[in-house]
Amino acid sequence: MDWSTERILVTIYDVANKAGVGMKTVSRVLNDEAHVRPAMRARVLQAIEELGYRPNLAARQLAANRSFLISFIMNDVTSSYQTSMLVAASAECRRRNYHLVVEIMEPDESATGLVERVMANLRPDGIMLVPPLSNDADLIQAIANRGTKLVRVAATLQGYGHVVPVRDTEVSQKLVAHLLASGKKRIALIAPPYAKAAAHERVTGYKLALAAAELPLESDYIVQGDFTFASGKSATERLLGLPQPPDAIFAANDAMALGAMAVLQQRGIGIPEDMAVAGFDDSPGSRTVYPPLTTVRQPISGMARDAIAKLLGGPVDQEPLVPELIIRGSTQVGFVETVIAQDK
Amino acid sequence: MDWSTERILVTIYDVANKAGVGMKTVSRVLNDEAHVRPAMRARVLQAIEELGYRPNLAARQLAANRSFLISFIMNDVTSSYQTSMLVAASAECRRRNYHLVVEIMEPDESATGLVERVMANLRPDGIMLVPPLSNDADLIQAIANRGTKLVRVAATLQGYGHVVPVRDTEVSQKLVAHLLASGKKRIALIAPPYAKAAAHERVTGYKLALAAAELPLESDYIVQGDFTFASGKSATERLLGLPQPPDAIFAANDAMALGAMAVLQQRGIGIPEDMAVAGFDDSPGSRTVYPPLTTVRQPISGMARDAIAKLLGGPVDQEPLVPELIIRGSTQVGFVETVIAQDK
DNA sequence: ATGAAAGCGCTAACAG
DNA sequence: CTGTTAGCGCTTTCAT
Repeated sequence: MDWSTERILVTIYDVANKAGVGMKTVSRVLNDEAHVRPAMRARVLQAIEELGYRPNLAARQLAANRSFLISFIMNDVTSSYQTSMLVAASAECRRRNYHLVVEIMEPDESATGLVERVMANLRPDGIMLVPPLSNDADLIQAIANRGTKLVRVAATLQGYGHVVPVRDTEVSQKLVAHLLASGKKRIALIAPPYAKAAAHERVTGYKLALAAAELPLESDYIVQGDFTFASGKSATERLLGLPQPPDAIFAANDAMALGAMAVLQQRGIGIPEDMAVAGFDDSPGSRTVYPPLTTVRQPISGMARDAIAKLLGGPVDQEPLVPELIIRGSTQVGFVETVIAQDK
Repeated sequence: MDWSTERILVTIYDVANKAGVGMKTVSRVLNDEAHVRPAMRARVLQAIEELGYRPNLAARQLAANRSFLISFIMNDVTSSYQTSMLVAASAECRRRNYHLVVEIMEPDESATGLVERVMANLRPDGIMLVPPLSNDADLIQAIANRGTKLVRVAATLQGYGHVVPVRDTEVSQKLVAHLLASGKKRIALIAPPYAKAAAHERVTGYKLALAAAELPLESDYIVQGDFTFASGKSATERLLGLPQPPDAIFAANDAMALGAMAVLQQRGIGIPEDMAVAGFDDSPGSRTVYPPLTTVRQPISGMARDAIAKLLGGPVDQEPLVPELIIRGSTQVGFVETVIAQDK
């Protein structure tokens, strides 16, 4: 059995012949270059259509010295944040006749090793990074050294590359205000690790909400997690061990919030009556847990669109992209899902 | 700012010069071809090393008329089954100096449209399909029409392409036997949709276990779902409405099992005392829900390795790959996680 | 076992 | 505005 792909049947040369023009004219049409008369353009397009011509990517890459590829580097394929971003970015690339190729950073892989591997092989025209990698100094440096175009989503770290910002402060503040409004008085925070600078707006929002309600900041109520389910569990154990435990927990991501819920359910503590729980990310798990988890949904598609636009050129959203607060049963008795869009 | 990638600095020509051999010899070394004397080979390798030479993929593609690319087509990036397979396959490709590129099938996209899109652009040397796409007749036909090499994981549908089989019957039987052994007497099944042929071994296992225990097959206890959380919920509502409800539920995947758990928790039915629940897939949600869900873990890496081996050549696992039963708290009081490997 | 020459299909640079 | 001419970096004949 011969598995080799057949040689391409129709080339740019055939198209040029059929249309009765030079090769370069066809090439110009293909690449949307200026200086082609409409009539000529139409003739070429028709020839392309009739012949069923499809450009050969490898040949274009070689001649133009561009790959028409964007590398999307991720380190956790189970992260719904990363995978949703991947899908959205992939759709956006397709729209521009580009291709998104996924690179997975192995747990023990070095930043330079990864960049070397990616650049040596596919030679992408650009690289897209999402949290936590978008704030990884080593990785950013390795990419900067190569001079490859870069876009970093939800990055707070200053440095090389374009940045697609997040605005988590307001929505976090709104979330904590919702907790207070529903009668909770002692709100704990399972904070992100110090290293995850991207998520610190969530801490800021928490503090602002307490300040606005003229409530003191209890340092015992702020426990640091590391974004894992397990860390959410242990943080909650610790909060429950306090002389005066909180009556609500705001976790900086959903995984930790789910950990909190598991501990509460194990101990028979009622959610949300005895303890309300809220997360951040609108992960699939937040919808399937019982009671469903109150959380925050990022404007994923918009962010991905902006990211690709910054890499490839083109208009970027003017309105700042804002996250939505999703209120569900883990903070509201007799819940009906409510989506609260943040003010622009 | 100039973002264009610089021209490659060192070519095969430079290597040949440095090693004092012809270009073809270098090429032969790179492609692991026969008929190269060890001494010559070493000389070439050293030159490559010293020069830091990296072959240009686009040039190789163009000249050899192969892409060194495998397309991995998925339709649901939130499916842990699909993403785990993706990671494993990606690692396996890397080992062989191939690249795995992810294609996402849009919900409204036609099979022929997708295949056209994928083949016209990247021209992969092979395509890898996982469930449910690995049993999609239209898609398989469209690929067959192109003659592109194909491997289908967990496929039951006969047809074009290599198949990496699953063996879910035995482990399903073992799972139901575990339910019976723990004292449950009325085991319900939330079955996969008829269309998902791949999952019907799970139904077979269920039936075999009941038969082995000389228990009758109650048709009321078999409710069909569609693999979604919502269908797990409605199936469970129905089971609870029965005059004599079951005391255990085996759902054909984790999403439906989570739906079952949500309904039970909402009604205050104890898990596992009043109702045991088991799923299938070992999804992230199965580990974070409370109580943790008893489920089945597929030998994902082995399957991915075999899939790529079937596409690219090379040894395939001789021992059949078998799934493992993971016993957790949703079926066992006072649980300690237990992994039971199926007999080979 | 190794080398020389001829492209792969396309675009860049230059003419016209 | 359009055509001509050279390659891009590699692999493939086909000699030797």
